[in-house]
Amino acid sequence: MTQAHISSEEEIKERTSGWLSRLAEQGYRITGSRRAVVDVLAEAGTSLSPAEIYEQGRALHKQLGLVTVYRTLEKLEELGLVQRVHRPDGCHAYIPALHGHEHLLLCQQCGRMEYFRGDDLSELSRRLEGESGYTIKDHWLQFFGLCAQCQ
Amino acid sequence: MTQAHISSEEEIKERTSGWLSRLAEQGYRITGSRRAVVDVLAEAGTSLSPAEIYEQGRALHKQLGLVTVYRTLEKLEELGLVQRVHRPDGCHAYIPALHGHEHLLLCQQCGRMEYFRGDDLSELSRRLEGESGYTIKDHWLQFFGLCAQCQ
DNA sequence: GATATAATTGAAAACAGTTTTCAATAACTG
DNA sequence: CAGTTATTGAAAACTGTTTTCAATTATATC
Ligand SMILES: [Mn+2]
Ligand SMILES: [Mn+2]
Ligand SMILES: [Zn+2]
Ligand SMILES: [Zn+2]
Repeated sequence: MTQAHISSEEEIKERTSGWLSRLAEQGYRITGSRRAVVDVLAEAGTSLSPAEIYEQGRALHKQLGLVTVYRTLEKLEELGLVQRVHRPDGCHAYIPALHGHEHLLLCQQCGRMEYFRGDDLSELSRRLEGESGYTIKDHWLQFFGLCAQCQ
Repeated sequence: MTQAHISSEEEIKERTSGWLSRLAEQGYRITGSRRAVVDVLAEAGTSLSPAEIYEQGRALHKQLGLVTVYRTLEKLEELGLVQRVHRPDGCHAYIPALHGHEHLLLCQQCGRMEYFRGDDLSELSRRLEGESGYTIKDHWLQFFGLCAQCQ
């Protein structure tokens, strides 16, 4: 059964502190700059490019440098806490990582983003394997449209 | 019904001359450089980055410049003859454009690429619309795996 | 709380992919 | 074939990303 989902305040708080403790656990120091990057991205309702994170992050920690944004994203990605997505416009952006088998639904207007689970492509996948001779390992699936506010 | 598909020699020839006449039709001149870019990409069995097209294109037309590769891709894309895809590694690449409702199946090992049609996501799409309040306009779907040769 | 140590920082420089500028060249028209 | 004008490649400029490095700061230890 499909299930679309937006993060609540509650979940965002937990996500933020979860990411920070995960960083600390790995021996990384918790600095104002890292906190800013984590805060911005953990509560993002849209995917954010490094430049966008930098811009928003400076509101929280004015001396934040773009270089540190990149470095922090790298670490968060290594720990599986965030992931890179491709935007239709071609630029790279980051989102809180999908858990297990989830996909994205994106608003073409405002960039708002929802996660969903419950897609079942196994039959299609099996048919394709038969016809093509490929062994299928993975798939990318993303839906685009207009969110309730934007229609 | 699903249908996977690799291009035959025949289709490649037609594609090449089709692209060239389409360019001519639009008033663009047919030059050695453009011919090289068209030849390389029209017969590609994998997606190709501008740098890769440049490299292969110089075998056909030695004075080809990378700038012209970009410029020719731009025109082919405007005419809907080629399209940009995102590679897992993050770099941009080009493929002969999908026609109508087609998607890609890509080999993770060698980059080989097949087109297929016949996916039906309408039910999933409808369920998502109901749950999320979005109006869904479009989807991206791509399968990854190992081709027959690479397993 | 003060101190020592090593990780982290931001600025500047370097780098990679892409686009713009420009004078020379070559494709099409008549 | 000659004239016109689009097209070319080289170099310069730009944008997104990574590396270098000396100064700063988080943490562990006292
Ligand atoms: Mn799926
Ligand atoms: Mn489809
Ligand atoms: Zn929206
Ligand atoms: Zn393969």
